[in-house]
Amino acid sequence: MTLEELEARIPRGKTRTRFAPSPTGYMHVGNLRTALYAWLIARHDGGTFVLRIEDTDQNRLVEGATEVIYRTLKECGLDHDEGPDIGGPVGPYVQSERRELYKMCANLLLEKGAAYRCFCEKCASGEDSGEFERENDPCRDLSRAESDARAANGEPFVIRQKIPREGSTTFHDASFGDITVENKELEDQVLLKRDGLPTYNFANVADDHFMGITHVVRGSEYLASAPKYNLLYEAFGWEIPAYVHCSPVMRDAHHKMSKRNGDPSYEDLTAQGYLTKAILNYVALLGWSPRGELAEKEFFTLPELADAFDIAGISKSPAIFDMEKLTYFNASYLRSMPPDEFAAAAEPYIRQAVKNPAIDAAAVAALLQARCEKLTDIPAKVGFFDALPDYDTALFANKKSKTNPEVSKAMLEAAIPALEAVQNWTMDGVHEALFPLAAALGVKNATLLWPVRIAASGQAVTPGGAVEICAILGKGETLRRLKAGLDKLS
RNA sequence: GGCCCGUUGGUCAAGUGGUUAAGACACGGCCCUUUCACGGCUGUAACAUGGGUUCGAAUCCCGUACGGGUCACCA
Repeated sequence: MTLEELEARIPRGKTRTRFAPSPTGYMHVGNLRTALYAWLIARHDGGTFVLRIEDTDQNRLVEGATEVIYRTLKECGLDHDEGPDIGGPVGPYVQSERRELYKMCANLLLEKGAAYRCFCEKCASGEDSGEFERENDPCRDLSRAESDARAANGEPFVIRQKIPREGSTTFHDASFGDITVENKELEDQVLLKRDGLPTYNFANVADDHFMGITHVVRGSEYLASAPKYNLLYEAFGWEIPAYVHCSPVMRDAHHKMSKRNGDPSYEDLTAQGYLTKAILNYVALLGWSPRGELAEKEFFTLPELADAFDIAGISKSPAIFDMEKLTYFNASYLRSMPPDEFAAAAEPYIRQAVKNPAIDAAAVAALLQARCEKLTDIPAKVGFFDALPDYDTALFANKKSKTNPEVSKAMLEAAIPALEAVQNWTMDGVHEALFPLAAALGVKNATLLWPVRIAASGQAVTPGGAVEICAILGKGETLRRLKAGLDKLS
């Protein structure tokens, strides 16, 4: 297909954004946020969201990496309208399948005199041992005839962008504004590598153009190379898309979140018990905030975000990822779930610690909903339902409840027969047995309930109070535990 | 080091020349209460810095400091 034909396929008139990850097998938080913002811009405008895989580095291919990308986007609800898996009008959507395009584009630039072949030896990494020098690359001014001849001769080469030595270039970014640099600061960057594959910078320009991308959302690490893009677009005579650069998500004041530092990826976070909705909500607000009326709103569903999102609200400075605040969002989402939905989500975690089928997981879940920040907090909180832990009688002493081992002994002696008399062993039934008893004994509720809860749970801190715990434990087990407590105190 | 960008409480942030400088997390206190939570109320805490411009600067300009990014045939 010729460039003209490819040009004709470009959809026009609608907002089109893309997420263009390289398949490294690791979706870090910054990446997820970039994908989210790109998706939001498209959805806000009723536009199209494209997924493109950037796999031009043959040395960094990771098996199964694209699966991580698909799975993450899917779980997050960031659905794409075009992509490698579903096709679309401007495919293919994998860069390694688009070599011909890049080659044609590079040749076009060669013809226009905006690029040149460079036959210099490859630089060793680190030390600049190659022949190429920015200021006077001998290849830059090679005659077309000589360049063609050497290429025809089979001499290996890369294609470099021929950047003007004079003047300056102004680049516009939707959140950073105008950025002007002197052309002499810009290097004749490689466009096409020796292996015939494009560099990131070149592939991006070509793909974004031929895929009709209107808003390019990417990390600010690419900001410095952006002016070169303008020169490329100008040389091609293409329209320049809107650029939206996002500052990095930091792990602390000095370091970006990264796999190397062991910072959590999206998958790590979900494995740690964080809800996808909470992650998205938090990440959306990390580097963007709603304006005007919505400035104080902090809980957003995806559709609400799409509705509210505007590029002007994107922050220019880096943001530190705060696990505590994520945890806050997670806890809030957990609490706002319908009880049955929470129970369903919590049950596997409850069953990790509670094997006894007589314990009603839904009832336990009800106690847990307001008491856990992450689902993974659950197992450690509910083990006592399964087996009474060893505990010290010192737990029976509690100043505020006015109890000590002696008082507790008396309370248990009174509570046991009262509970034995309960016919209808429910929360209400237990409550009706205990509260009037406290009144009859002339003690405050806590004085009676504290020892009951300690004996029933063996722990100073429990999810739920004495009534709830006894109700869930069942009559037989409750009485067994209270009697054991009484024995301890005798 | 050159170039580019940024800088409001510990953290995320609102703010676009005139505000008692929002709000949220975290932290402290109080209330509620059968432990712990939830919930409610409340408190501590910020415009990096020096010069301008202006009747008036967190907001505009310049310098300084600090931080980030970039300077690959990686993305």
